[in-house]
Formats: sequence, C-alpha cells, structure tokens
Amino acid sequence: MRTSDKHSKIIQAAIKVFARKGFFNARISDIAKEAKVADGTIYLYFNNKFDILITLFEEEIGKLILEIKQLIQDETDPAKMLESFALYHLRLVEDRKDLVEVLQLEIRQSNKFMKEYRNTKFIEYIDIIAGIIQRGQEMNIFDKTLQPGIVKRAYLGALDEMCRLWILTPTPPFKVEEAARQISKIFVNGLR
Amino acid sequence: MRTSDKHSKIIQAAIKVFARKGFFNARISDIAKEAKVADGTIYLYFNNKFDILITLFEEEIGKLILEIKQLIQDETDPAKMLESFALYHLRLVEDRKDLVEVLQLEIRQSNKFMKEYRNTKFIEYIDIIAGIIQRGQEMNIFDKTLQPGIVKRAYLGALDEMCRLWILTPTPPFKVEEAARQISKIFVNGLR
DNA sequence: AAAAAATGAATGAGGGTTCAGCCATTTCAT
DNA sequence: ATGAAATGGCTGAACCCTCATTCATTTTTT
Repeated sequence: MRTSDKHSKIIQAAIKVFARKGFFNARISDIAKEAKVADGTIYLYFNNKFDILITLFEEEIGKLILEIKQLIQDETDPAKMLESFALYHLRLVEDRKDLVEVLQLEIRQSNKFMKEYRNTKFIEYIDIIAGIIQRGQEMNIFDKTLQPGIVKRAYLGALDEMCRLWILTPTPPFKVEEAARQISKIFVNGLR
Repeated sequence: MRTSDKHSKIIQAAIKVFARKGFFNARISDIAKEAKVADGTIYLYFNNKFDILITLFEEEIGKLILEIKQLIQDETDPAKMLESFALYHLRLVEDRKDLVEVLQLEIRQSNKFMKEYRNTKFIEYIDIIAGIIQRGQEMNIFDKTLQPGIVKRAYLGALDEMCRLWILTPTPPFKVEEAARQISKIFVNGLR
C-alpha cells in the first residue's frame, strides 16, 4: 500500500499522543494504535522513540517557518510585522492545539535529554523576530540600544506564556486576538 | 540523628539530580546516593517520586515568594518594582541554577504535572506582577486599557525565556543585569 | 529493652525494542 | 496462462532490561 503514507500517519498520531500524555508517559503502542499500525511498523520508519519526536519537530516547525515568512514578507512596517507574528503564533494554539502543546512543552526539555541534538529549526523560527527587530532599528523606529538577541527571546517568551495559558486552562478569560494585540502593542511602544 | 534533617537533604539532592538528568531520567537511587541515604529512606519522607517533585516545588517557590515580596515592599514606584522583579528573577538563574532548571523545565513545562495539579503557588508568584501592574494603573502611570492578566504572563514569559537561555547555553552573550534592564525598560515604556 | 529510624536487596510491573512469520504483490519458469 | 518462487511491507507476541517500590532485617535512639 504505497498510498497510505505511514510516515506521516505515525507523525500525526504521535502529535496527538504526546500532546495528551507527554513524551515520557506516551507508549509506543499508544502511537501505533492511534496511527492504526502495528507497534513494529513504527520501527520501520523511525529509529526509536526519540527519533519520532525529533522528526516531528523538524518537519512541523519547518512548515511553520514557511507559513510565517510568507505571511510577513508583503509587510514593510516592522511594527505590523510584529503584530502579524503575534497573531499567527497565538492563533496556532487555537487551530493546532495538539501541535503547539508538543512543541511548547516537550521541545525545551529535549535539549536536556538529547544533549547532542542542536535545535536549529527552533533557532531559525525565533530569528525571524530578530530580523524584524533589526529592520526596525535600521529604519530608526526601534531603539538601537536594545539587543535583538534579547528582544527576540523576550517577545517569543511573552507569546509562549500566553500559549501556555490556552493549553492549560479550558476557557481563558481573553481572546487570542486581544492578547496578540496587547502584547505587540507593549513591545512596539516599548521598543521605540 | 535528629539533627541530620533527611527531608531537606533529600529535597536538595533531588534538585541537583532532577536538574542534571530531568525528572523522568532521574533514578530514585541517584537521589538517594546524592543525599547519602538509602533508597528506602526516601519512602519514609515522601509517598513516591512524583511527590518529591511536588513538595520540592511548593517549598522552594514558597521561599522565593517571601524573598521577592520582601524585596519590593519598600519600593513605591511600580516601574522600579518591575525592574527589581526582573533582576531578582534573572539573578536566580545565576545563584541557584539547579533550582531554576527544575522549576522551569520540569515543572512549568511538564505536561502531566501542570495538567492535573492546580498550581496555586505559581499563581501566587505570578500575581505579584499583576499587583504591580494594577498599582501602576491606579497611579495613572500605566495604560489602563491593558489587562493585568495578560501583562503579568507576558512579563514572566519574557523573563523565563531569558532564564532558559542561561540554562541551555553554556556562555550566553549577555549579562543578566543587562537583560533585566532591557526587558523591564521595554515593558515599562510599553505600558505607559 | 523497646521503639523508631534507616537500610538495601529483592520484587515485579511496565514498556521499548526485536524478530520470526504472515500475506499481498510482483517476477519468473514452464 | 498458470503455478511457483521471491520480495518486502507489515504484524504483534515475546523478550529483556530498567527502575519504583517494598519489607525483613539491622542500627540507632530513648
């Protein structure tokens, strides 16, 4: 059955299972069942359990990077870019909650138990923000004394913490659009 | 040995071991060895492995809450309070790296833990920021249209992401004082 | 001497990984 | 054209190792 594409079926199943139970509490047999595949089949497509997680990161973040770059490339105003980024990032948590949950909660820890794994895709994602900041500084609308390497992390951290709210509480008291607007507003004003 | 205080010896050992290996990769025997105690002794003081983590969290963050409240209670200017908070939060990562690592990566980021454990201590910690924001709004120096519930998370998220940088990279290119100053500056300006 | 605290070897469950075999499909020989 | 053989994706029960937890025994305290 060439057409069934077991690879992506397993990845999609893993996103669901890791989101629900977390990486360490997820069993291979859970993923297999969710993907409607035998346990052993997973080892024909992935080396081991870690490998599923790593592949998942690389592939899914890769898609996000393409999407977000697409989204901001028409924009010329760095302030607007930041707002677009915020809105995109927070809408993700509504549209693809399981994925965000895995990326959010498992990705940071991954550096820990996979010491050798350098998460270049994540750096690429966060550097989109650094690029926007630099652009704004060149255009003299952002304070040049602020370091993009600090600001990019602060901005992503602020957004991620909001994501965590949506992940962990059933019904947050805000709308994502409102949160995106307020956070980008604070930063844009704060950067001037 | 009444004076040996096994409880806190175990907690301190657990902080070290969890920081080094992560919760799931840490073995009870690792903690026992680090605490210079037998494996079984741990079960005289804690119900199970998970209980060590929860207790660790409650006790240690409880201490932090007291410290930080002490620190800002003399201050009257909300802007200064925010800066003090940032500096305190980021200095923790230098002074007590192991502890921050556990709180950050094992607890805040941990799926299972956060989902089924109503984390009142953490809410108390983050609400210190909300209190400062509200004070600033009452004093008419912070924009009243911004919701403290959003801002507090954005601020803590920004700081936490910087903490993560110090945890995950051997030698970050910034000083904590500089990061604290820049982040509090962005927010204080952004909130006006 | 009794009680309390501590020990650490033994236990047993859990689950990642393996591998001998199944079955659908393709290729080959007659 | 038909049966035999080879191929290879897939299966899932069994293997085996890793700990969290227990408890009979020893040590310390009162």
